[in-house]
Amino acid sequence: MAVTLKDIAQEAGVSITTVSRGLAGYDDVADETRQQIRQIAERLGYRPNLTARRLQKQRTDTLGFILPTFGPRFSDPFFSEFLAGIGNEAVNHHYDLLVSTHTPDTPGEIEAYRRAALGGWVDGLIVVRTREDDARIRLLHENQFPFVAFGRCGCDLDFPYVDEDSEAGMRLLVQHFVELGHRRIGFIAPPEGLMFGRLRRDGYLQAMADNGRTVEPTWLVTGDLTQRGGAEAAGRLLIDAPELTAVITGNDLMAVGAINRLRQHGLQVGQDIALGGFDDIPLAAYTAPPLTTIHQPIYEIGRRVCAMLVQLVNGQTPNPAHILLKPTLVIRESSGKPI
Amino acid sequence: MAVTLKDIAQEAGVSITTVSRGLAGYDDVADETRQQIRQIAERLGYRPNLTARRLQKQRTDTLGFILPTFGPRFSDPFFSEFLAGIGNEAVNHHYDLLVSTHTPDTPGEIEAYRRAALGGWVDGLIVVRTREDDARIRLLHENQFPFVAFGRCGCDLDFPYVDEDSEAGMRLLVQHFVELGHRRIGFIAPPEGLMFGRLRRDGYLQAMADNGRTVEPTWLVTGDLTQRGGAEAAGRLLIDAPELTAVITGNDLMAVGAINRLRQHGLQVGQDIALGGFDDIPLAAYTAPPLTTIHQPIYEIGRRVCAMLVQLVNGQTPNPAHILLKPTLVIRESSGKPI
DNA sequence: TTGAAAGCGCTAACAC
DNA sequence: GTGTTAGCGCTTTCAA
Repeated sequence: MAVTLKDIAQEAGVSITTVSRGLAGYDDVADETRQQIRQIAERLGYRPNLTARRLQKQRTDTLGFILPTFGPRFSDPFFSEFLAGIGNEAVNHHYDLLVSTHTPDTPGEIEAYRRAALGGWVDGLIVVRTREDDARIRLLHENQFPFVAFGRCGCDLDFPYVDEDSEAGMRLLVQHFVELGHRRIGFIAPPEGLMFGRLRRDGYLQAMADNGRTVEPTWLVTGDLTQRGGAEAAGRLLIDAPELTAVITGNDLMAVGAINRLRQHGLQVGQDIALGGFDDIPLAAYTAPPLTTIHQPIYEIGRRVCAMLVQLVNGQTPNPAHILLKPTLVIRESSGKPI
Repeated sequence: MAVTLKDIAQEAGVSITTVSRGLAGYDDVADETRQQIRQIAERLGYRPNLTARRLQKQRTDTLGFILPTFGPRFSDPFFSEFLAGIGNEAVNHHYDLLVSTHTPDTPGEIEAYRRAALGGWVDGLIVVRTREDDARIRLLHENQFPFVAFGRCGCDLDFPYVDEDSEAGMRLLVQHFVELGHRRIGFIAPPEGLMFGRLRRDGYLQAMADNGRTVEPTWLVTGDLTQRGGAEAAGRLLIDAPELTAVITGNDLMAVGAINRLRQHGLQVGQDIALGGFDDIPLAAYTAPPLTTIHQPIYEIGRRVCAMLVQLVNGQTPNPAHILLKPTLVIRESSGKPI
């Protein structure tokens, strides 16, 4: 059995209260007593029972993060870095991280949020992959439960978030291609429903319009954000829109798949066709050719989201409560030379 | 404030106990009473306070996973899939996952394990990236705290684990290259200290010896498991061991970096030089050229590790307690044609 | 400077 | 069937 305050108290011949205060470093305990208590605690290998402490303090010192997973083969390089960001920041503030995995938009998922918010499961939640109409955010907002989102949402609720400026990113990317002389630029869009997908898609359309480029319906296809999805979508573009000289993908993972598919088709990416991604996952620098993309400081975003949440659960108001990061363009070889 | 049993009891005009039992579905509660209790609970949006329940039950229904992170830019595609595996399995058994990030071999890390094991933090722990001499495993073993490791360790303690058979994997890889006609095969080894690194390295040496190939000292270099590290190591091999016709890397991430470096050097991987990786990360199929590698079912490993741990914390003995998975060779283009 | 007592929200043994 | 009581391990008044 684990060592408790009681054990120490017995050993030291004092009350539990005294032990508690002695270890907590209160100054109303005699130095001598404290010394002794400390020693015994050390010798017995005492660790406070966190559950008990939590029940008493009415707080868990734990932050929650419900990871969206899609079937078995989930592997967004993105999330491990994000997780490292929040994890490291949480450790700095002495918070633990409770992670749960759920498939998006399932009863299990929303129930997990409900439990978390109403069952004293955690002190605050981190919400990622925000959706255009996000039931999770509505739930948390209604219950006034502390949370910070990575991403905005389509509803008009006010909540703290960190997000990258997708539209600005897309503008940079389109502009880059336009400057290289491209006129017919396709887009492999993220699936419907995801907020960042909509913003990136709108950003692309807007940037095209701003540059006086009309977008043919066949130029815009949808992929499921995976390599496979990117490859498939690129395949469709090859058939339905062979006139394209450049393609932008909604995320880097799809770009990786697209590169592959295009090469299979005998096209040299960066030469015969230009390609741009979005995210700048660590891998992007190592594809062949290396990927031109929009850099998103994902580790940093994780850190900041977590830092904001810590403030929130401590009763402070994060300031600013809305962070929109300006993305930067990373030019590598996949976008090729001017034509 | 959150709704408690007390609130429901008051509302229903019964005792807390009755409410507790009614909600738990005990059959010694009158149907009518139960109905009423259920209704009120529903109406009030009651969620049990997990902390209280945990304190009472003396178990947390939570599994711990301490993620090794190395500085800010941590992103092993590996871990997100592993995490998905344990996460999904944990959810199935109604366990939560407490994740903490720590830099390996730091005081903070071992303290996290100590807290976890001695402070009733979690019911069981998952240990990954086992080390040749692993203080974490020794600690948990000494305290008889339930844990399952992904990987073996160099000490002779008996503990449950799931591992891939690195040696078998390396044998497959070396054999493959030997059959293609290669004689001079280099190796980019994982850093010292990691158990899987040692096993893969030994596996390579053993397989080379078995095939009657002597390994020159310059053929074996070390990389830090990242793309960058793989690129650097490949650079060293290009200078110090230009006679190599094939190179094996200790993991796929380094292979990705190596491909890049070799191409910069004007070598066509899969043609001028053969390359093989280890892990079969999702990306491996999408590098240029696609990577020949050893497949590790990482999601599945996560699932099984978690399933074993669940058994363990429930007082059962996982059988078998030691799982050594036979890896499979995935031949893609990077290993090239027979020479 | 120390201890007794209450209570965090819940479960479970026992009595009625 | 239902209530009383005790207790999980800890913190925190309040008295002594």
